[in-house]
Amino acid sequence: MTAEQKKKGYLCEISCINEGKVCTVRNQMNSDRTMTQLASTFKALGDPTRTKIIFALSKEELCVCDIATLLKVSQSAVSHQLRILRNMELVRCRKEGKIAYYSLDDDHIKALMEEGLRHVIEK
Amino acid sequence: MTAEQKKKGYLCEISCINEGKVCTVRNQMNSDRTMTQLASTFKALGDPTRTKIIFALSKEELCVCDIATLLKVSQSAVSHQLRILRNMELVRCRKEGKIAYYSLDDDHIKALMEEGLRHVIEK
DNA sequence: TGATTATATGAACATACGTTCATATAAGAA
DNA sequence: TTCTTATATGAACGTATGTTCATATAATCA
Repeated sequence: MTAEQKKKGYLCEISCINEGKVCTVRNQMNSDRTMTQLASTFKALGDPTRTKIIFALSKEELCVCDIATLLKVSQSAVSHQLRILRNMELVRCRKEGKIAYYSLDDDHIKALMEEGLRHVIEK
Repeated sequence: MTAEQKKKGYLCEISCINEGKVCTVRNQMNSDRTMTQLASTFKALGDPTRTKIIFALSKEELCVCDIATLLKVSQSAVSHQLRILRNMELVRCRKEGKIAYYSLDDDHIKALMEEGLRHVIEK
């Protein structure tokens, strides 16, 4: 491999300074699939509208228009974001006539919010 | 306000079904600034490369090229992502000669990772 | 000194994202 | 049935994001 290729950052040329530590971590690392799902979960929480929706639902079960009122966001925007949260299984939906009531899907979500808030408030 | 304006979703026309609950949540809601910072924190964790970096650093202090080797990602990509994590105060940097060692900035980050992993693994 | 090594960063690119707008669906009221 | 209300969703739009490439900086080595 030439110096030119090296300069271009070919992956196999990256040197590793602390091989032991890298090995240790590699053995503890979860599957790529798990880590990607974890990233997706954080990403789903990583938009201000969705963060507020999750926070709100950690306090009360609410319908779409309640959330829209609370957050001062359009019904459509809320609905789109709820779909993302539903697909990620962060929230669940209960229909009562034409009204859709949303709540958190499991307790880890609330715990995540609380841990995250503690971090932010401490800074 | 006309039916036409209503149809267009003007914010002030959004009806609220459970006013009491909305009030309750509003009183508990953190400031917009805090919620936005919380969203930014989750967002920073919400990319597969960064998630893996944070996980790795929760196990060992590592330098840039160690991380690049571990994740099979270019040095440049790692460096860019580390800057984002540094700016968010999720990781800190310690220089030893020309080598930059990174570690988690505080314990909440590790707790977030663990809580998130528990959620993902349970699903 | 000049070469090498570890890291940082700006520009460019393709892709992904969040909102709005228009409209669809479906339940309830008149 | 027709009108209204609550929600869902596709398309379009501008913006943001993550990587690569090229290069800069700064420490160490020969």
